[in-house]
Parts: sequence; C-alpha cells; structure tokens
Amino acid sequence: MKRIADSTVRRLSIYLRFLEDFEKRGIATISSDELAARGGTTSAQVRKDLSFFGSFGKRGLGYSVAELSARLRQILGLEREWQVVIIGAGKIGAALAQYHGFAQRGFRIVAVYDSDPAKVGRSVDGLVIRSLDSLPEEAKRHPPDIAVLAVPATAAQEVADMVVKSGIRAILNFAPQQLQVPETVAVKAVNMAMELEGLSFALTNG
Amino acid sequence: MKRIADSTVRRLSIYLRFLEDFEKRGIATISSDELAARGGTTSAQVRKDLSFFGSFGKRGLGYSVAELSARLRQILGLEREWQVVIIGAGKIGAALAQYHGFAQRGFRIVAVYDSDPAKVGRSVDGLVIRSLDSLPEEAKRHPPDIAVLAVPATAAQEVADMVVKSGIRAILNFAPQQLQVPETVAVKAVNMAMELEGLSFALTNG
DNA sequence: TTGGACTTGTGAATTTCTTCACAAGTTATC
DNA sequence: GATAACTTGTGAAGAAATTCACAAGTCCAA
Repeated sequence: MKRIADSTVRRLSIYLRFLEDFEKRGIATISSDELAARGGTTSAQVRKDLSFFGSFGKRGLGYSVAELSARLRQILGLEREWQVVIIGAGKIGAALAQYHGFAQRGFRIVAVYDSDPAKVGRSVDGLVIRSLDSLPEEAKRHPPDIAVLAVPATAAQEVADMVVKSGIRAILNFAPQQLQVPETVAVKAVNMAMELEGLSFALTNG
Repeated sequence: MKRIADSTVRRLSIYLRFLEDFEKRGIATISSDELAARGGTTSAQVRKDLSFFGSFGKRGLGYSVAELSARLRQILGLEREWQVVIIGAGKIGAALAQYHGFAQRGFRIVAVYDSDPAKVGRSVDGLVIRSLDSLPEEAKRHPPDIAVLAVPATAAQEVADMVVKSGIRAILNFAPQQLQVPETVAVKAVNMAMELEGLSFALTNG
C-alpha cells in the first residue's frame, strides 16, 4: 500500500468522530460536503483521503454512515482492543489513568508504572502502581501494545529505550522531549508546551 | 510578513527547547546540523525555518546559543507573560491547573472555571473554582489571553462561543471536538484520542 | 423515458513544503 | 597571507499535499 500521510490519518480520525455522532442521531447517509464542513476541510479533501483506501460512496447519494464508519474503524485498526500501559504516575499519568474516555474507544489501560518507590503499591483508579523495573519482565508475559509516557523530560529518553527493549512498538509521549527510537517503533507526541507556544506566536504575529 | 507555516512554528519550539538545554550546559555555539540531529530534521530545514525571520548565524561557525534562543523567544512571543484561564475543573482541568510546567514557561494560570455548582467554590492548587457564568464579566476587567478548554465534547462548542464572546483570542482545546470559531481566534487542539488512533493505524498498517 | 439535481472518484493543475547545491563568509593553522 | 576545513543563507529543484474540474453514476419527478 502507498504510504499514507499523517495528516490523512488525523483527518480520518476526525471524520470517524462525526460519523459516530451521526450514527447515534440515526442519520443514514452523508455527503463529502457535510463531512468537510464539520471537519474544517473541503469535500475534495475528504474524497481524496478516502480514495487511498477504496471507494465507499454512491454517486449522487453520498456515503452510508454505518458503512463508512465501519470501514474507518477497520482502517484505523479500531476493531480490536489495544493494551495500554501508562508510565509515570504523577499528575498527568494519574489523570490519564482515571480518564475513562480511552477505554471507551478500545484503548484499555492494563497497568501503571512508576520508578518512585514511594508511589509503587498505591493505586490509581483501581490499578496498583508497579515498579518500572518490573516492566521488561511483565511485558514478556503480557505484551502491551502501546506505552504512554508521562514522565519528566529528563527521564523520557531512558524510559523510551526501556519501553523499546521490552518489545513495545508504539509510544504516546507526553514529555516535552524529542524521542530517538528505531523506525519500527511508532511515536506520537502530545506536547502542550508546544501548542501553547504556537498560540503565543499566533497572538504575537496575528 | 509572509505567512509562516504551522510546521515551522512547531519546529522553532523544538529548537528552542534544545537551545535552552545547551544554554544550561554552557555551550556557546551550535550548528544547524547539530540542531537538526536532535530535532529529527535536516540542517537545510533548520536554516530555512530561521531564514523566514532573519539571519542569525555566522558562516563557518554556526549560531550563538544565547542569541538564537533569545531571538526564538522573541519570535514566539515568549518574552511576556500570558494570562491563561482553564475552563472545566474535571480530571484533565484539575491536572492542568496543578501542572506547574506552564507557569515556568510564562503561561500563568489566573483562574479556573466550571459550570457545575458543586465544584464552584472549591479550590485547585490555590485557585478557587469560579462559576462559568461569571467569565464574560470577569474577562472584561482582567482580559485573559488564552482559554484552555477541558470540558466534555458535548459542551465544547458552546463554551468556545462564550470564550470568543468574552474577547479571548486563543484557545487550547482538549475536548475531542472540532471547534468552529472566527478566523481571528487561534485554536490549537490537543487530542489524545486522535493520537492514539494514529498509533493504532501505525500498528495495524505497519 | 427523459431531464434535472446531486454527488462521487480521480487525473491534472496548483500550491505548499522540503531538500539540494553552492556561493560567500569565518576561523584556524602554518 | 595562503590554504584548508567549516558553516550559513538562499535561489532552484524536487516532492508532497491540496484543490480543481469534470466524466460518470444515482435518484426522483413528471
């Protein structure tokens, strides 16, 4: 398959959110135009994005909401459940562990790790915090799919190395630190500082 | 000034982070090559990014770490303090309010709002939670620069409208919901669900 | 059955972003 | 001061992403 751009995948994710909303409201079909209006893009963009994966619409009519959302879930790999571990039980890590929105979308938090002995043994939202040292061993028995890094920037690279060595192939990084990983490992960063600086730039040069 | 791409601004933010790190370690100069290696890009990209704003380097030598980081802070508008309000005192909102990393980078959290009367009056990290109804009035007296939206997706658009009416011109949106705002208002989204779905896609089609 | 109103899917055109490649400037060494 | 080793800044080339524009398919009403 031709390589799909990141921006395309992000938009698919947005489209899916609307489709699920429409599904709930019992709307049967939707046009690329309607989808575009809500996603802040153009109808041509919507059609082009979908065309990488096949042709799902009916000319003159649009797309079946149920069918298209099923296809998008399939494309995005959301038909299965993903096992997620959170590393770092600080403010952010704890908030994420308690945020049930993940589980609703098939991302199941199976463990929380921290390197601070004072935190190990306590529990967050029903999950006992485990020692980070035990990750490689435990990952062997129950391999997690995704590691969420909620550790200080200074520790991020070291933890990432450990995660990679444990065989985990996807990382969601909350630390404001660029990670160096093998290209077989997928990394997405959530960087609030960067987004705020983007706003600062916009306000300054607006 | 020519319009600057989002991707460029994001990279400037990344460069700045490294430069501050180098500054702390007492390194005086750095080349575009070194900057690129750490930022996961190319030296040509670094130089091109900077060239939109002027020429800050010395041929044969590289960039003065102190000078370049000062210029980047200036470009990104980080020389002043920004007044930030957090809207929504749930898990995410509360975690953000307690996260002191923002203040360190000049984003000062001045108030937390919530529409739930049960939460109003309590305090988070020394800030009393105020009623969302009072935002427009209070924003008149002390205009905030940035609103952080940490509300449920269903309420996000409504809250955004209120924020815009209150004269706030920048929004950091944590709700998994595309916001419709006038183009004079800058919006950045932090969408964890979307990032996770991006990882899901990568794992599925990897 | 025909005509009109829609809407998709997709090559081609366009725009935007990234990389190349090199002249020009700087420093260090002998 | 001549030479070698670097490195920047930037037009030009190349690649990638977006938008255009239209043939082709669908539906509906008369």
